[in-house]
Amino acid sequence: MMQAAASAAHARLDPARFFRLLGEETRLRAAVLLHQQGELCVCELTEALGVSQPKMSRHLGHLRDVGLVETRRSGQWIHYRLRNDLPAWAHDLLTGVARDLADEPPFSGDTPRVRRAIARHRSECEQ
Amino acid sequence: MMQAAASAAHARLDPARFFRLLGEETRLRAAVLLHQQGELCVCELTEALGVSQPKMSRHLGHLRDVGLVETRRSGQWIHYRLRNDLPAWAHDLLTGVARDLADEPPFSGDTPRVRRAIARHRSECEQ
DNA sequence: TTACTATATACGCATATCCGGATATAAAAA
DNA sequence: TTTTTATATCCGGATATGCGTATATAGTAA
Repeated sequence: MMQAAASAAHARLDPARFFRLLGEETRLRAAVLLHQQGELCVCELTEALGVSQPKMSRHLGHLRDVGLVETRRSGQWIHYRLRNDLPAWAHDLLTGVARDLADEPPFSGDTPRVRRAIARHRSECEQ
Repeated sequence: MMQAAASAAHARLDPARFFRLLGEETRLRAAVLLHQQGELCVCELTEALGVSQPKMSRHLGHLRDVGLVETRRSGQWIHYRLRNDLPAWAHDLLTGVARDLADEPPFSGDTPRVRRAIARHRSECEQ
């Protein structure tokens, strides 16, 4: 366990595709939360956003296919985080997105929700 | 002539829709140019981006339907510009987008192209 | 009026995207 | 081993999106 994982990346990360990724609300909210929180497992995101598990997994898979996020397995959990080797424009845009949307619904409500999800998950799971 | 025009706005401007708008390259390049140049007519954008007239018009129509841009008719030309009453998050995001993409292709090449298109159009048309 | 220019829209079609539900995979626990 | 938990993926089907071509609309000029 604790293995870093690369991705297949079928689709290149150009600006238009980057914005198409952010053009679906579940992915957008997840991207903002990952920028805020650094690393989250699928179950924490699923609970914080109130979406079904297949839906969450599918959208995280899209983010990974385009190279926006990478994954790390730790036991039965898979942790997602933004890649730190993104192009400068993508890194800067993400920072702006997270800042400019932080106080807008539904993003403003996602932050406390993910904090509760993290607290509960990590206390129940001895990490 | 010189009449301000409002739009029907069938679709509300939420963050996900905003990013979906920017998720198509022609619209993204047009939005960046409008942010840079302030106001452009359809023929200037069409020439600068090298796309067909119906395609340019259709994509500008999408930007207008969602309320990102507004139009002003002046004779036979229709000038598009970003609305100045956008939500703060949309205004701030657009500023960041224009800044972070300015030096990336194809946006970096669009700037001189639109300048030439503006110069030619406005000299040929006595404005 | 007619002709010309600029812009918008309609049509038909191809492809992309999204969803819910079922199922597959993999690790952990019993 | 079996069971449970976490995550990923497959299957249909519905809807959205984008394109080229043709045409409509509106203003200008002759």
